[in-house]
Amino acid sequence: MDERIIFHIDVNNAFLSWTAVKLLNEGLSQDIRNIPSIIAGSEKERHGIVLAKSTIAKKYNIKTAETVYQAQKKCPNIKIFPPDYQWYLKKSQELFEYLAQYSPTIEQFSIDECFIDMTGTKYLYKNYIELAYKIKKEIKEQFGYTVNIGVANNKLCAKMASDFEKPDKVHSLFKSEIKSKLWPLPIEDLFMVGEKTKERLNKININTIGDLANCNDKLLQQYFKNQANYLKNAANGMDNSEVKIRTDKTSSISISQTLPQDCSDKEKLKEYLLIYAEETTRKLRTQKQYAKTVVIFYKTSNFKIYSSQASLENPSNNTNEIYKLALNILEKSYNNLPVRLIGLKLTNFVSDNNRQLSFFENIEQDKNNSVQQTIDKLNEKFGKTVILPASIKIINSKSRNKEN
DNA sequence: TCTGGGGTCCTAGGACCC
DNA sequence: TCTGGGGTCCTAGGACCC
Repeated sequence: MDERIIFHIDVNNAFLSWTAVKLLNEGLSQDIRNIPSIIAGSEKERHGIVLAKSTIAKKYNIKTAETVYQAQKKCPNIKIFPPDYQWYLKKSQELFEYLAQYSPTIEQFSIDECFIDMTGTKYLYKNYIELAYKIKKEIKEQFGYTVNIGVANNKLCAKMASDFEKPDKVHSLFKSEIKSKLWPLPIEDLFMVGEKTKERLNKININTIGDLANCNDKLLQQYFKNQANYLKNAANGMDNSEVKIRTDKTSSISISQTLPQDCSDKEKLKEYLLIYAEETTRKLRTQKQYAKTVVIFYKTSNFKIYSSQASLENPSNNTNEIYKLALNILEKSYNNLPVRLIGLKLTNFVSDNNRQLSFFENIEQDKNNSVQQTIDKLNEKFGKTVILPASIKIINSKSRNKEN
């Protein structure tokens, strides 16, 4: 069988690049990619972390996800720009639509990354590396920002390759290159080896990807159980997973928010839950799915997260049903301590056709659904939360005024 | 006024059933 | 009547990704 050819495409400093493009479009003469700059939320709203950084900011050792406060300490004259998620979504869609011309098998991996299976296209494109350079150049010319492209025989290696040296680069990681390109890297560079796994691997003297690839299987098995297989294979550049064409169906939907101040007012928390219930179920309805389980999660002021969940007998995507259950969970689980964040998550989905309804529920649902559809359309047309109970609208208009 | 938000997948323990 | 054990589902928590 022919070797597969997989591309991994990754937008360099995506949020920052996209904001730079937007500002240039709007007539700003300076390109914020050429100065020490970051994209970050508002400190006042307690959203002050670094979401993206320019290549120059990186030289000051500024890291994604650290606080704006820390970033400013490292670089006092850093320029800070707010995120614009609607714009990012637009740029993201535009990119993936463009890429679709090269292969029908594209897996969107995040807002700014995708895998493309190029295997079937070898009669169209003889040299895959040249093709990668062509795509990279076209993106730069058409859209005004740079990407990294990894070319390999599987997704894992393509992903590792696109991460090698940034920005604006094409890298390959074929089987014959694993020893020389992958093995020398520190173990934490391996996909899915985060902080905790790194520490545990370091403890048994595994410090590079090569160490892992060549370590004793039994030892690894003993310390990492089911994770051991993944680790060993990954370190050897082995991965059989398919490029899966994305559908809009997710397996969970959640909304959470760090509150402007810690909150221990249960009535306030209920109001947040109603907004969350409306927004999560609306998403669920667009996916034509029904949720069985509702989870409420809290973050306390010391950053500890706890959660509580309950399930419906009949899966639902109805705002009221979900909200009612959320209130039950709140009553049972909330311990009156001030919370920094509250969130709502829906999970355990079933799709339209295998949902079981009782006869009476069927009739009720039909009525409910047509009302709900009308509301959804209005909300979509005019913004997030036009139609909500009066008490909620007050909160929303307040927070909108703050933004304006 | 230092620490966002949205996902996926896994694990361990308990309940329950046979 | 001397207390096994497998399967499955649920819950809470956690690791990791972007």
